[in-house]
Amino acid sequence: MSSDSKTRSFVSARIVAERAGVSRSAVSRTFTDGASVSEETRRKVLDAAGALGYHVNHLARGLRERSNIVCLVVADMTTPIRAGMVDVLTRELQSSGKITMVINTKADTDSVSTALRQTLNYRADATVVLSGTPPASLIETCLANGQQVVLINRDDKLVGSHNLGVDNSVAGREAFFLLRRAGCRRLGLVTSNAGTASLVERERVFIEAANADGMEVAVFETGPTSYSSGFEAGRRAFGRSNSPDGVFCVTDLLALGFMDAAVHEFGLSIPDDLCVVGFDDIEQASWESYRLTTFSQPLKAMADQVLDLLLDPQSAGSERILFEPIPRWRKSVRPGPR
Amino acid sequence: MSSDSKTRSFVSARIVAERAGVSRSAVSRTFTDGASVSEETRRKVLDAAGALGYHVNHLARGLRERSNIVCLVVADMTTPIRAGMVDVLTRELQSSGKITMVINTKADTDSVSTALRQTLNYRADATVVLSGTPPASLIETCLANGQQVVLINRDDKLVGSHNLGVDNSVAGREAFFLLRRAGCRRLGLVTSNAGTASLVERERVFIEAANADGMEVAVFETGPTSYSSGFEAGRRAFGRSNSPDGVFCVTDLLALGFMDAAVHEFGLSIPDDLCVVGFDDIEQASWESYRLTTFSQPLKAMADQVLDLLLDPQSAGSERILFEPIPRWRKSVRPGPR
DNA sequence: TCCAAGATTGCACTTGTGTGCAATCTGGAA
DNA sequence: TTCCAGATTGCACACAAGTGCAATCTTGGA
Repeated sequence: MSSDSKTRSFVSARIVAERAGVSRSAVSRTFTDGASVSEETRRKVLDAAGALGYHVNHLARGLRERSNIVCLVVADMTTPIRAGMVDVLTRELQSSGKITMVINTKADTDSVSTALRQTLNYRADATVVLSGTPPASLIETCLANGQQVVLINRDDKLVGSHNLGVDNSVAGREAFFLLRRAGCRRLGLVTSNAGTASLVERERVFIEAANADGMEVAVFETGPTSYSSGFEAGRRAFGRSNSPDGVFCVTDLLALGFMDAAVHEFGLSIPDDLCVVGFDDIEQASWESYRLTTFSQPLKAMADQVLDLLLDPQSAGSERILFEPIPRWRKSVRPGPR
Repeated sequence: MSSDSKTRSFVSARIVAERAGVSRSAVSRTFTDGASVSEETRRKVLDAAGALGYHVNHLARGLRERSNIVCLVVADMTTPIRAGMVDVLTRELQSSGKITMVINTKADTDSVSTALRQTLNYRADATVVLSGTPPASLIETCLANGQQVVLINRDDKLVGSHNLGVDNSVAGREAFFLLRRAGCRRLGLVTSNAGTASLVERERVFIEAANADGMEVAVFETGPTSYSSGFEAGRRAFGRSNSPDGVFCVTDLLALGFMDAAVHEFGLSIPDDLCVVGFDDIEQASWESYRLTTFSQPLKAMADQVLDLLLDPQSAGSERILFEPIPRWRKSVRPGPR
């Protein structure tokens, strides 16, 4: 409040000590739980600290002990599902006294590697990877440095790292059953060119389930995992003969694009002419224009699990922790044959 | 790669120096641009560093010079416009060698204050506030500590801080002109209970413009800034006589909810029965089910401006920097009277 | 009044880095 | 061979914190 200082630099414990007329240790102890300080010096220190606007330097504190920094490596943050993940994680981490550094990167290996090195530079206690797949050697380096590594929905079996993910096979199978029950005869699969392990698994299981039942699946892949790729897929699907009457889109964004093409370009009505199943349960899937039947990723539970792992440092990782996707019945799939 | 160390702790320059058989200074200089090291020691150091997986500790580096940390204080990160801002900012900051700490907070003053203190604890060079309004005294503390403060779209005139924002009055006025040109006779305004200065200004200017032209405006406020508030507003607007035929929604999310209520609950057709103008130009506004006429916030330009401010430390702030919102003509407003 | 136990305090070291300064090394010219 | 300039190196300090240890101060009881 008092304008006695135009310091233009962070005030340190030394400055506070000088002003309070005590030793620097006293200042340190005042801000350390359980340290021995008399009530009087404590008050003097707090007064001086308040007047000067002192805040303990967590960076310096992190030199001796853990830094309490957790890095989040993520690409494509505007995607609703990613934004949701970042949101949950940052909030949960914060409530456990950790702070989040976000590294917004591309999904390719080089960018992720650079990101992971940054993570080490900032002495993060842990790194959570939401996008891309880091090279095994770099993960090893992180582990050797005592850093924990958590991979979310990147199902490569990488030694040492914790691997969380949603059970894609359940969703793929369930999607097929839903469409079969709705009496769909010509199945389609809409996917992206991302080639992520989770997406590939959803594709595979869906197609296998259909084949096992004697049905073919037409695959539409038109670009990245986005609304417009879905839209383009819809154009192609209905711009030819033998168009599908039941599709599984490996992502909600793709599904919404696909639905819009079907409805607005070709005048189809959902679920009468076409049934659609998505995956992710982004907020937009519940909007009145879509009411998409989809699967929800239990983000909160996954974030909680991440925290459990981080707070238990000797947990060695390497096993894969699977979460059940939660089906969200809405209106884009008929309950039975038309 | 070699498994000689189960250190479980970050490797420091001292360890590298020992292994390379040089002084710790040599290691430091190897990783400092322009420092004097012979080619031979440089190689020895790099070899040792590589083998041990050494990474310079940016935290310790930040003890002496600037930390290169920028804090982003944000609430409601899942909102598309916020996710977009965070995305642009993190990317731009990164490309200038800064790292972003995200503090995910509520928008109330207490939470923002706590967030700002964290910012000081981590010795961030700068804080960018996207949500909520911090108390003036705390901003002063930040400035006294030599930290820069940038407020985005929180138009309170707070001394010392940099204030960026989009020109809300232009948008409010323009929205009215669009609706008048479309021949709308019963105007509506859909807003939230957030009470943010930007939202309030958009409301005010829109209503003033209408009044100046002799038109009344029915105001609908049903909750927070969200899709469902917009939907609820739509329910109320059309569940009574004298319902509006042209509305300005202060946010795209509100607009999309409002449109969905009008279309799916009341069978209205847009833009024939109802014209809608939004604000933000989130991705969903361009989706085929909406094609919403709205105003785009020049996020990239704003992020660039933030960077300019941060890279020029003696810029004193306090003036307000306004950005023109960019109109996005789409299909939710008729080009002329019906 | 004196003594001892317990509470406070400050010194000095630690963490990992960058850098000024002085000492040493190198290489080329006389 | 000698000398000097320039390149390289290492010491020691600074940065901002936490903490073990010993010294000091309180306090209470005999």
